[in-house]
Amino acid sequence: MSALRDQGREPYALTFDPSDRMARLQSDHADLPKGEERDCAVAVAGRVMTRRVMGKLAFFTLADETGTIQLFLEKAALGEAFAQITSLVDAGDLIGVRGTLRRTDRGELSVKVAEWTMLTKSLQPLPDKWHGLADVEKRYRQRYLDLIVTPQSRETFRRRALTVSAIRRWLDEREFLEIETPVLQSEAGGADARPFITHHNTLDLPLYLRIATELHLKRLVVGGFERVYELGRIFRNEGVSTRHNPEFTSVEVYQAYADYLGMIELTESMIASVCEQVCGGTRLTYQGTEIDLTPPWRRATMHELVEEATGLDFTAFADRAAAAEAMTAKGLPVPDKADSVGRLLNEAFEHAVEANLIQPTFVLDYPEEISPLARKHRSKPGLVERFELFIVGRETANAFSELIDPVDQRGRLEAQQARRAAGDEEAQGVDEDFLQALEVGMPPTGGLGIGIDRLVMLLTDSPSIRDVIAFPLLRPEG
RNA sequence: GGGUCGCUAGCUCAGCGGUAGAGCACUCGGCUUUUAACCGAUUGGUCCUGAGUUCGAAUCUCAGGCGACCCA
Repeated sequence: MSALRDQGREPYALTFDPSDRMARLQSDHADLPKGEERDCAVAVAGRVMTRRVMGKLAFFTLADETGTIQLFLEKAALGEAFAQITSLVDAGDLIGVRGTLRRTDRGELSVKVAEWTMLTKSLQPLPDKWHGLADVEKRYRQRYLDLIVTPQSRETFRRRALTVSAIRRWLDEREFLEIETPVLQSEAGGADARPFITHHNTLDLPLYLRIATELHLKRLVVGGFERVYELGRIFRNEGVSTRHNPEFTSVEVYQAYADYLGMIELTESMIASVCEQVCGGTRLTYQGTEIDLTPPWRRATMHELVEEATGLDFTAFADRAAAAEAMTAKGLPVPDKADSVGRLLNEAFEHAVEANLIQPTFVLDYPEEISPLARKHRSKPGLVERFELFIVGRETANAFSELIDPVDQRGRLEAQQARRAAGDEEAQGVDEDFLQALEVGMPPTGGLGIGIDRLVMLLTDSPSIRDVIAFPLLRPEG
């Protein structure tokens, strides 16, 4: 640093005006033959990744967001500046150079440098140039370093951005309006999950961070917005795993006059389109398994899938005891908290089916008691018009024909409240204002929620949700 | 919440009861076609923390911290 200043060079520049970015430069001059020069003036800026200095000649690799290009540095051409750049510039520094193009004898397109500027001096050494950052903890805690040295990581977050914008574009093109709803709520509803609690000082008011966008978006449908969505952050006060981060991103979509079957079409079409834009096709590989997202996807009811996997026909059980006995006989766990045939069906599904739904599968017709916001099935008593989409064994989307009957909805939420009073911390409470909105009259509506993080995991072949969240939640270091 | 594994130089790792090591990076010297450049030299440590066992602990034991994976 002081050596830099001694030589009249400022370690932190104000600006630099690059004429080109690396990827473009590489493709624009792909035709330049080995050993030849092209007399066009270029200026590039980036981070020095590697240095190869050999006396009177040196090669640096300079990286920008788009790619890399080699710098060709000759003492004969640079004079005094050659000694400066080779002694003052380390791997990790950001520099700008001007010069002309030359493809070296070994075929590497290079900028033959005429002058250079220090843009930012790095005070920390870069991680090992060959091994990169292998320690996953460091990759998460110091994501900036991970992004510098792990091209795969950069590609993941680029694809995440593409995914989010492709979803917005898809919905916007179909006249869905994105409307933002509160993150801070005095009643956290719309999902079965424990909320984060916070506090408003001047109002002296306890508040919860939202666990879903559902109830507010439905109020907007009551208000006359027939196609609405919100893509944003959700907070759930639960454990951390390869599939769960306490804050994550969802998109919820509501379409008036549609039902859950319509939402199947919408889901399939939107995800296939997004996949094409992000991955260039509807077939992809996830952790070594071929996944085909080409529509149409398999549709099967929860009952069918459970019967297929276990041989148990849950429509045949008269009461919980009968279902429990049959499950025990098959070696399936029967938890006490699953206090109805429907909840046991769900247990059997989670235990015996979920993990095996590798190719995209719409699971239809859920038990009413685990779906307090979904409309009763038009023809199957005890069930609701709901589907969840599973891909690679993971729940990726959840949709209903929305429950719009305020009397039915009140009964369902009161049942939830009773469970919460009995100790189920994930059960929902009664949102009186939401019920009042339903009394005003909500059109028949199809609703859909998609977990963006899990979708991005799929589209980026990432094994952990932390790989697709730039700064995942970690405990403070020790 | 339970189990398994990991934590040693800036990075990647070895060492597993007897003086704390290597490669890369850094610093210095040499080198005009390298691309993990090469050759030589120097430098660099709270071996995650604490307690215990021992003549002696990075190493063995216990407790704790942080993380990864699996299970619930």
